[in-house]
Amino acid sequence: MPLPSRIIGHVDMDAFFASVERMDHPEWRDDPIIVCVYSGRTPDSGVVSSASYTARQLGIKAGMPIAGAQSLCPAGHFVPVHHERYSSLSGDIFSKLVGVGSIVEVASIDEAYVDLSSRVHGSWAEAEGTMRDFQSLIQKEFSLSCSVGLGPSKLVAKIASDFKKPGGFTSVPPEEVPRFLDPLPVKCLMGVGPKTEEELASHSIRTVAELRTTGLDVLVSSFGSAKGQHLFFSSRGMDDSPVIAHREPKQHSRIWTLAQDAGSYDPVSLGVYSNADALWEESAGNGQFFNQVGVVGISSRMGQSSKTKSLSLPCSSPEQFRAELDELFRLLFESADLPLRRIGIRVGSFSSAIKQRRLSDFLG
DNA sequence: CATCAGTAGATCG
DNA sequence: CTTAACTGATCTACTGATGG
Repeated sequence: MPLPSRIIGHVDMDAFFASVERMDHPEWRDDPIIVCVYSGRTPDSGVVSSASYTARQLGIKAGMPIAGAQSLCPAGHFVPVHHERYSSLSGDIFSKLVGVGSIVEVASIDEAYVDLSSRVHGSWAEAEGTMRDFQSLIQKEFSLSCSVGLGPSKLVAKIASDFKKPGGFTSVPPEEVPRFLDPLPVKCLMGVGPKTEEELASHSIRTVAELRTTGLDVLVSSFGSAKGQHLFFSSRGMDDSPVIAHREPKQHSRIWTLAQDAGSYDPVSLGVYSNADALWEESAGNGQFFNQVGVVGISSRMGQSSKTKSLSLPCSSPEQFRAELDELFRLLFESADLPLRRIGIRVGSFSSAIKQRRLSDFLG
């Protein structure tokens, strides 16, 4: 007997950062607001992190250079990100989701999934009512709008929440999944970005329907086994990944833009140390002892290179961490395309919970 | 072939 | 008139080596 179909909700805050800035600057009304990550290299170098809908109408999108956004919208309000502010609001908002369903997964600062199946006993009507109530609650209590999607899987729920924005509400019960997905562009699928979209287009695959009628063998031979299968099943709306309450990150990293391009390690080592200390706090400081250390560099011509080292024992002190980074950066500067414009550090391969407890007990 | 180490590539906001 | 502008964080696929 097949498992009963699940009912998953996906909540996506609309233009979250820009909406928060608008709330914090009521005099801006519906003026275009562009929230930016300033790299500090020049007064306006950096990229757009979030754009209000009036700014989006002018062609401004997340990820584009600030200079480009300024030329599209010279009169917009350009503000730096206030991450603490968004993060604390995000926590307040999504904690209200707990209680709506049995499990809540905060997927990012502005997105969360909720598994409603058991709470509504499989009733779509009840699930829809519950999520509409949640949507109004967020609007009322936070003056922020969100879009909501409902589907039998996380995959469909996420696409549904993106179907109509801002303030959208889209419910796709199991029997409507093919009709809903078929006309959509392949770009709507998770994991399909510009590169995959272009590769699919070269096979004349532009919609989910076209993807769905493509053989598994064709997809695997163009995209490899893992990605090919993922595309095959995604086009059918098939996704049995569970809503997970707490996902442990597999790695932590810091990457930053240098004030000046670097042709050697020495001029940037102090910056590495201060980022290393912050990353040490974020990982080992929270009991996540790491067995892998990596560094990365992005050259002034945007080429990327990296070095990684696996440790036989977890890194046990910030001093050792600095020393490992020194070693890796020396190697990187010998092999990379110089000079470097941006550099970064990364830790990963965290020890298991049991090892963590033993090691942290040992270290006091 | 299952796993690991190291690297580049891709995605998302 | 056309072009270029360009962060920060995370995850995953691919490749080659190694051991059962």
